Amino acid sequence: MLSKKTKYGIKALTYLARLEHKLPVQIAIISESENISLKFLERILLTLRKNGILGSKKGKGGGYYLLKDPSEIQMTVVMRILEGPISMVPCVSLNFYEKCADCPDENLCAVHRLMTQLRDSSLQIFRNTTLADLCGK
Amino acid sequence: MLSKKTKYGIKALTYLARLEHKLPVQIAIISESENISLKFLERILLTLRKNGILGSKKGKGGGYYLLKDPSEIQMTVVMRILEGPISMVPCVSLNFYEKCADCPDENLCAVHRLMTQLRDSSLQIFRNTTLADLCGK
DNA sequence: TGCATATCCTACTTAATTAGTAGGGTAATA
DNA sequence: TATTACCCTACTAATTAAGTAGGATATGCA
Repeated sequence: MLSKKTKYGIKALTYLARLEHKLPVQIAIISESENISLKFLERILLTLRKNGILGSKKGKGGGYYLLKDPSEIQMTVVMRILEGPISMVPCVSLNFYEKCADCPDENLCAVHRLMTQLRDSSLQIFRNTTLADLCGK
Repeated sequence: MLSKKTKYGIKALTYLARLEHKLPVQIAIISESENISLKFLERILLTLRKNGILGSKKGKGGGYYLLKDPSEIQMTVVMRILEGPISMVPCVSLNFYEKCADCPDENLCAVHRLMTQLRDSSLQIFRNTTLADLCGK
């Protein structure tokens, strides 16, 4: 299952991407508009900022804003930040590889084979989809 | 992440699929060969039996065996039994659809769009892959 | 018939993760 | 200097995952 964290994160990003302007938007505005718990969203936006997706401004007139154009934001990046590894098992992960303790030979492992295929197709989708793609009507 | 339950289930199925014969195999044999906790595997095989993938025989000479030819066992079926819905969000699920409480319009929802694509490609892989495909060298 | 074998089944337990919440700290602006 | 709004840590409740315990039930064989 997709975590709420990722779900809310993507929704918040598309909210910002759909705006005409690039001015900072307060967490409370996004939270209300997208029906997301304010404090939870606060944490999510913070991690997106720490990972270079969002910028922020404090004080009056402050808020969050996209650092790049929506068409420059690949979903691979967003998914890895919010949801973690793309692959469903560590022994198939490109960025977080880890050998299975119980498996003597990956090349013979059915799970490994199936999950490799799945990772490749997921990766292709996430790579070919940008935030802009998800915003169009 | 893929659950251990699913991982072990697939491994056990391929173990059976790779055998020449179709005789019942004891849980303990599979458990030892694939490095899976016996009692945990017991439960997994039981659910596979209840869902029509495996047959079983009690008493001496008993055990589990495949009910169909490996080439007849689609991974969609196995995944749904062991892991649950293929899609990562209920609002995209074909078999377990559920509307999101927070989302006013699915057609405008970025998460919905992205997850629909992902579901389609996952489904294609699982449908086109049988147990036999995962056993070949 | 009765014993050994091996699945069947329910109910626990433990650990990890998820989805938040609480509450104050810090920086910017007017 | 007061207000606004993000920054940050720590805590908590609920759920799920992963595995255990222990006995019931059915089968085959001597």
